[in-house]
Amino acid sequence: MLPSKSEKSFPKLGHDHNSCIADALRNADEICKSKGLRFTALRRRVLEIIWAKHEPTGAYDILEELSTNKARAAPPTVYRALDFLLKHGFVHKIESLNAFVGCDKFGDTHAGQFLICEKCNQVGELDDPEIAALIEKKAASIGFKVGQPTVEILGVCGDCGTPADG
Amino acid sequence: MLPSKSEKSFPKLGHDHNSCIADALRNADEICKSKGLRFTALRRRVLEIIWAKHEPTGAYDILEELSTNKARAAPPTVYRALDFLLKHGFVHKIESLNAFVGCDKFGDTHAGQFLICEKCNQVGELDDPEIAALIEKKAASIGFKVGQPTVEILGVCGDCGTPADG
DNA sequence: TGTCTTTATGTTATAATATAACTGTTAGTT
DNA sequence: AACTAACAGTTATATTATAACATAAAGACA
Repeated sequence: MLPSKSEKSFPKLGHDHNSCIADALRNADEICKSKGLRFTALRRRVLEIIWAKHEPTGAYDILEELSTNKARAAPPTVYRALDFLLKHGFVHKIESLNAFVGCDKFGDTHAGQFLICEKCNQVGELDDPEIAALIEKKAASIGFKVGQPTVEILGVCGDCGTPADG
Repeated sequence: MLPSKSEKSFPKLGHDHNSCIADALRNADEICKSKGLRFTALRRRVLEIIWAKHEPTGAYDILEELSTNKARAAPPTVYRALDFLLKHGFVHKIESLNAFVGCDKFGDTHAGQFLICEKCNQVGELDDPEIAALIEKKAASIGFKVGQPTVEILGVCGDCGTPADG
């Protein structure tokens, strides 16, 4: 279970806290409709659970949340829904936390850059093209072709103050 | 267990394949001596195992390798050695693979940028200051203070050819 | 040297994360 | 309705990681 310190207002970089859940679900609905993807009740519910908290959510936390409605769900139920959501760019996996966050760059299977506050656990998504371009350039200079970049920056958000290691 | 395709020559970006194991061990020896750290036989052996392969090694692979000498070792044995090696900058953890690689920027607890070839599994370390600076600048622009950046770029190295998704 | 203290390692058990393989169910198609 | 393909349920297990306590080895110092 991830530590949850909840409710602090880490700037969501464009996300409007009050409407982003609704936005995310509506957009996912639309995108799936336009692409002929099946946005089933389960997938929708998992996306909703991920968006409900504004910090990365572990698969087993999602599972637990799911299980309050339905009878006890099993891991594959969640992982399969996550596979779908990841594949179509509705969520990202934060590798360094083994947890998942909603993505508001709807339906675009990009690789974001994530700022993870080690105090409030909230995550902001940068998606800065300059960073991506520089990484690509530097990699190319030694013959490496970038596929899927994982950029996860642990640190301290503006609301939480100075960087800390304790 | 990580897939192992071994023996391809992904450029190691400054590592000389023939001497880097010896170099790494010797340097770790020296640094530990100068800092008063205890570079025990176990820690030395784990570092050696990690350097033996030029690709990220999972904790349980290390464990298995260890167990060929000593009687069956248990996970904490390896994880504690890894904690030490990570803490003092002798190895890095590749979060996206849950695996560990040796670091040749000896004794400096920096956060590198890793290029991971999805074909041969070899990892090159960039440690490019421009990338680090740009990330820091962009993060700062929204009030975020960078602590520990994790930059892991999945892609295809020069030796392995064009980017692939299969 | 012996004993004290600290640090490291061994050991057992279990937690947390993730997937394989097979079964049943539902939605879309004919 | 019968067929098909995609989805979800279920059981079992693999993989990664840590907690908690026992033992041993190393360094400090009377």
